[in-house]
Amino acid sequence: MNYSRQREIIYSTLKENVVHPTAEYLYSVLKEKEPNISLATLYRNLNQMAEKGLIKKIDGLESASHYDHNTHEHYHFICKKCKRVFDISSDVAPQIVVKTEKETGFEIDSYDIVFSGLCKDCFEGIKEDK
Amino acid sequence: MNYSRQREIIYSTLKENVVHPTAEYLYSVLKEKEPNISLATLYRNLNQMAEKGLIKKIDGLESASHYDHNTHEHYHFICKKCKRVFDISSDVAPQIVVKTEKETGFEIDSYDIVFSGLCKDCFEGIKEDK
DNA sequence: CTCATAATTGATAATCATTCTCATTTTATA
DNA sequence: TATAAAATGAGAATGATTATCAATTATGAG
Repeated sequence: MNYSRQREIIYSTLKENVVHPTAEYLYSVLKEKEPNISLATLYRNLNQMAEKGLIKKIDGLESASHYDHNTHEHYHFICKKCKRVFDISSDVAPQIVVKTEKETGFEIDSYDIVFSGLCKDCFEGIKEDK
Repeated sequence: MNYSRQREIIYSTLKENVVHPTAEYLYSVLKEKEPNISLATLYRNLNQMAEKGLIKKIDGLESASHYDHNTHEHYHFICKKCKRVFDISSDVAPQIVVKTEKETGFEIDSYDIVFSGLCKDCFEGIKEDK
């Protein structure tokens, strides 16, 4: 993997943003720093970095994938109402992997947990913006 | 929800198939029993039935969604090599929900766990067909 | 430093899965 | 049985992502 300015900017933008952006949202932010960047370049680099384990691709949230610079063991919660994505940490989860591997004989190299429901704000009726 | 022959056939076809088909695959099977069925009808009904809880839509496996007639608590494993989807049952999983709800104050109404890796056959080098 | 090769880019076309539209048909019910 | 609501089939439209390809940029050997 050779150096590229675009990749650097994509990675740093993803890091600076606390959220879990979709490619589309990320693109709109990137355009400000790098007006000529192509959407294809963005997707290419997100896929590359996800493959190398530099970032994480989150599927199953919405029709579009979200991307996460946090590669530590954690999961996600999407609020059905405000559509915000929250990080969830769990120390129970790793047990599932060990147990499942033992029971099935499968080699699990990754897994993901996606929760959905209402976040605290929406649950309490305190509506916030998306 | 009114009765429709097409919905009945979609549901029974999904039940008869042990696998976790994509809409595309299901469509190819359906065509034999109901040659004039429209792809739109299939998607419409799959979504409807998933909403009613009659079936389950599985995302995060591949780019296309898979559908499952098994609505009992269980999870899925997709083999990176043969792409087959396996059921995984876990009694550890429910704990995660309780714990997460307590810690976050969120109202979790659904969650999904997707494992990926190599199934036993592929892991052992016994290559089988997709 | 300079060339050759490989990697990367931007622009845009193409693809894939899914949803939408709408005129027609079917179902439920008063 | 008439009527309203629900469902259908066909195909157009959409949204997200990937593929193509010529031009640009990075890298490494000499």
